Amino acid sequence: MPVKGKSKKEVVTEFRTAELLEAARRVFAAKGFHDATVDAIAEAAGIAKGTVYVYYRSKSEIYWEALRGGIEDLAEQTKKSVEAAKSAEDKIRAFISTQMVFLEERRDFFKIYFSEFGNVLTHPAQVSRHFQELYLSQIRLLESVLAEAVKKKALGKLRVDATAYALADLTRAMITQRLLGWSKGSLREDIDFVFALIWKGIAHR
Amino acid sequence: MPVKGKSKKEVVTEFRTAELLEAARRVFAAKGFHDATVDAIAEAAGIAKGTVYVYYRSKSEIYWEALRGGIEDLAEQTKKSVEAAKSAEDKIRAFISTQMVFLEERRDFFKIYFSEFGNVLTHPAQVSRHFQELYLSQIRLLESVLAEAVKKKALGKLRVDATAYALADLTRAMITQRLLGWSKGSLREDIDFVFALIWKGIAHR
Amino acid sequence: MPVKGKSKKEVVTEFRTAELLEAARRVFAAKGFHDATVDAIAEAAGIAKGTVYVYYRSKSEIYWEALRGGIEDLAEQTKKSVEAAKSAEDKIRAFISTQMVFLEERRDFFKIYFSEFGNVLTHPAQVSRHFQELYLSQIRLLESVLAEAVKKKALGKLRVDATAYALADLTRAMITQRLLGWSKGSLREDIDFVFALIWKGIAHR
Amino acid sequence: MPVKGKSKKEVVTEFRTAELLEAARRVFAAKGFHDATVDAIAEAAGIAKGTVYVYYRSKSEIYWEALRGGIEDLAEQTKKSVEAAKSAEDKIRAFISTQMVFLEERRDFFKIYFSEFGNVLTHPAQVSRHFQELYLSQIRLLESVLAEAVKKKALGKLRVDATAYALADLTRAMITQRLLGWSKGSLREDIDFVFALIWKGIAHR
DNA sequence: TATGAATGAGAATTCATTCAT
DNA sequence: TATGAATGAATTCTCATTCAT
Repeated sequence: MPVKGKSKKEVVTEFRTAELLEAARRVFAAKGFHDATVDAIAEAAGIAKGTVYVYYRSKSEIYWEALRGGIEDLAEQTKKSVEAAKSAEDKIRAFISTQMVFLEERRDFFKIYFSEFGNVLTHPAQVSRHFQELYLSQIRLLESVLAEAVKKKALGKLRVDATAYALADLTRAMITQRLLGWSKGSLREDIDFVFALIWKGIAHR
Repeated sequence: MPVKGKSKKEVVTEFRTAELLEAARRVFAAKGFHDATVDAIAEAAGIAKGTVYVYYRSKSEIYWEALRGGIEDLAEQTKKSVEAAKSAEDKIRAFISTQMVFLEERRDFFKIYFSEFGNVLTHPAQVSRHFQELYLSQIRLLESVLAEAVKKKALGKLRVDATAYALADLTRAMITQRLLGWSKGSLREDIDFVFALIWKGIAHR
Repeated sequence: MPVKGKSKKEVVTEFRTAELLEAARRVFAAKGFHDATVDAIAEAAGIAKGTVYVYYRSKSEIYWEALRGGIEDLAEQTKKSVEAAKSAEDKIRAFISTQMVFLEERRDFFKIYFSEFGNVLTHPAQVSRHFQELYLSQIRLLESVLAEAVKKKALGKLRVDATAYALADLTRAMITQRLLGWSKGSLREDIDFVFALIWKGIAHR
Repeated sequence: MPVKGKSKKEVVTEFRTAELLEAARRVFAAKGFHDATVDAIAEAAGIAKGTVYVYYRSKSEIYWEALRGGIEDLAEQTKKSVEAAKSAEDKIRAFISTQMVFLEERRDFFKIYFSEFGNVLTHPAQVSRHFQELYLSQIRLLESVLAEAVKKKALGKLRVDATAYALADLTRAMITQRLLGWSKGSLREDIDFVFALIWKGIAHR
């Protein structure tokens, strides 16, 4: 009888859902939301279709959970490494490199994450609501870094919000190019490229 | 009796397809490819469902035509204004502003265009094949501008390919932010912002 | 103004319908009733789809006319040559050989004719009503030949009706085998084969 | 716990498919392939439309299975009784009577079977491929009987192939006449009629 | 008469979700 | 909890027929 922590049932549930979510990511990444069938996800997870509904209410819910889990991990790691860095320069570099390294390793998640951006304009409701919030929290992290730097005169006056978006977008775009095999640089070079472009782009003078 | 140009029939057909495509853009922009039904497109175009199939063989074909027409217009206008500009600086500014103005005016098209980027990683085949080619032709246009500038020492040495992607991505990202109402700047300010970021980012020193 | 015979209009109509029917036979023979589209028939006849409906009320009507015309020709020729023959033996041989020669030359018609037999059991209504009557008139012709021969003691007592069916069926079956390339005999040999089988099968002793 | 044989699931599946196939035969027999809807088949089987697709991939597959099952049963019974008979005469009689009795009892199957012959000329591909093979195996059975009889001088020289076709065709034609109510004879008389016609038709002298 | 664009009824098929075991 | 058979709503596409020109 567990004193604290999870009961056996909870542990099993957690294990099942983690496995299911990972399988779902594989399928969603390969097929996209619509072309991924619940059947395929169940098979990928090694369980029966009906079992999927024991853990999740709908296909959308699985999708969102698969997405959310990844985004939260990403946000957490990014936040941690950005906070660990001292200077604005280091914080920005930390943001870029943490995201690129993280997503390079979790390609299935990134494919879903990236494809969801495409839906932001067409499906502004549903899933995207939460998705936007999580995305915007990343933006706010960057904004605070930038605002702080401006305040400390480490950076000149600049549009904090637009710069934050630009930084996040460029980072994401670079990962995409890498996944598509369109980048000719190494991971290090690509990180440096994004950093240099932004840093020079916003530096004094 | 038309001496040159189109027969009456062709004019009607052209009119119908243009109207149909415009209606399709509205529906695809609002719903995305999968959630847009042929029924809804027909209704938006004010014709019967069966009539849609008189002009197009399948829903996919409509989608692709709606996309292609817009991309080609965009590419043409962009090319024209980039070529009309003299200096590298002006050419880059022309690229950014032409795209932003064009897409600001054709929001429905942009929504489809943008959402298609989301499929590049998950559906690398089908529609995306052509889509990628048209996209890459934009990139090549930028690359040649940049390469020329580097050759003429207007710009220092830089990763021409990565810079071209960055420029295209930042422009697109800025339009998205504007469409979402996330940008606080005017159109002019946003164009300037993107230009300045890139230009300073890649300038000598 | 034509005094007797057809007006110009009627001549044109007759020409058009004959051509249309021949085209229809080609298409129906190649595709079967359901898979033959009115579009394909019109195209084969070199006219527009709408024009088809100037001459016929429906696809079924075309089908039936294409069938009827052929059956009537067949019946007429068969009747003529059977009546021209003197003895029962010659009449039967005339029946077999006239049908085989006729159908060997009008394969498209035969394919439709033959396929319609397949519908006799499943679609006992519609087209088949008339079809059956025309078919049965062939049978009656044979029955009268056989009955006459029995009466004249040229043949012994036999089931006139069943024999007539058997004769018609065997003839038809032989043509089918020839069309499928399954027969190893010449046309002459095949005619002789059918005749011999039946004749010996029903002869005295 | 079933030691050997089928699991409960398999039994249910087998029962469902048998029921479904029987319902399909009823509908196909009444309407023909094209006019039979999956909806109608489902309703006849007392299940929902979607359930049909749990067991079969397509309407065509159901059709072919409904056909194949019957043909195989027919072929098996025919083969068994032909082989059980000693003399050529008895074997031929066994062929005729087995088929007539079998098909008299399974009218729905026979209607489909018979109508498929009509497609042999117009749709030589698809289903017909297999269909032809199964049909030809019947023919080969007869050919071997006839060839054997010729070898043993029980029959004079004759075209074995053409005779086999004739025998199969006459048998089938007689069943059709009976189903249409066109035959005036009893089942026994009709069997005798077909046998006598053929036997005398091919006998020595 | 001739045309062919427009129509819409109809059919096959898919798949998320439910539910009895 | 786990299963997978059953369901039926939803969707795409076809094509005979109509009708304005």
